[in-house]
Amino acid sequence: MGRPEVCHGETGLSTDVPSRIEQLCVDQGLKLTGQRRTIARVLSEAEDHPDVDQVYRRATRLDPRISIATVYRTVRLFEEANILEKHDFGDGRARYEEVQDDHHDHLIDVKSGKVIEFFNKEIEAMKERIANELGYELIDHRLELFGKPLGSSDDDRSE
Amino acid sequence: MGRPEVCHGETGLSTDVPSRIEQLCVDQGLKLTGQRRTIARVLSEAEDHPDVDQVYRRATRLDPRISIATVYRTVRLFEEANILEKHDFGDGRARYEEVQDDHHDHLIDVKSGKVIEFFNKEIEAMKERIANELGYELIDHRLELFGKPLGSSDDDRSE
DNA sequence: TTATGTGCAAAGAGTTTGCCAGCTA
DNA sequence: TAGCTGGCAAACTCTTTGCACATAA
Repeated sequence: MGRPEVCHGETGLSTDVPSRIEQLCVDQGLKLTGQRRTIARVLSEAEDHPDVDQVYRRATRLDPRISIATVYRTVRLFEEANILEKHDFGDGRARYEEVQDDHHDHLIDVKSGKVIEFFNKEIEAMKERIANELGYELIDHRLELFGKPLGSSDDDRSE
Repeated sequence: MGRPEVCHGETGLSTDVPSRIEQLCVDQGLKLTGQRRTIARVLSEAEDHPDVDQVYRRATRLDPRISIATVYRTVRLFEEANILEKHDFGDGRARYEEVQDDHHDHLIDVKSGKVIEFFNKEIEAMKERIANELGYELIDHRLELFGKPLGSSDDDRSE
């Protein structure tokens, strides 16, 4: 597994094993440039739903020669290759997440901006059923809940 | 849509009876300028979910002296006054709809762009329950289904 | 080597805002 | 009349793109 590779320094990201997204790129025959590799890793290791600017900042930390335009282009490429999922949580910018096998919806904590993923079998079935009843084949769907923590009284911006 | 009513010139919009939104403005003590009146009527009589540009075009048809900036300002004012609801159907611009007593969700026909409103009691209850189970008080939510008409066998190249 | 990718800066789309004239209450 | 409102254009944010150079395969 351990192919020799150039490490870019004190990053905290692994550099010796291809990230899952890198592997997907290879599988799909995408040219793997240094920039794409870096962006792929940032995204593969992200536990949140970063926007382009966050991806850009994390990526330039690993390789300062990456431009924001490349991040936009790469993120779109990955989205079209079905590697990334694009979200819009209502704050005016796109947020990205690695496509997972399991579908899930999101609850956005309006106090902190934190995004919580959840899955509910019944609600999924209901989406399908409603679409069908209206005469449609469901091809995509999104459910977003916006909530504030139970028992929180004041405002408090944490991120 | 087409109830018999006095019309102002070649517009098709009634001008003698205050629109529902106009009434709401009065109720909330908003200053009713000519522009706001016109925009209110356009929105009150809209059966779709127009974006700012559509509102602007419809409004200038009634009064050419309205500027796009005023439409943006008015639409935001109405939104803050809880008269309008802002939607984002994923096409990159905000769309507006008069706030109704009944909440509803949307199904977007990806072939035609048509937006269908629906309401499902169970799914509403479930949203609330899920938020609570995650420790949140639900303060907003949106559910959007994207579908193509059943039986439309054409290629799914609609957007 | 050659098709593709990248950086940079400029361009675009949608939306907001500063300033002063104009209009509503 | 007093103060909020609206027109205009400039500014802003997010995103895309043209062009010349760099690079993966």
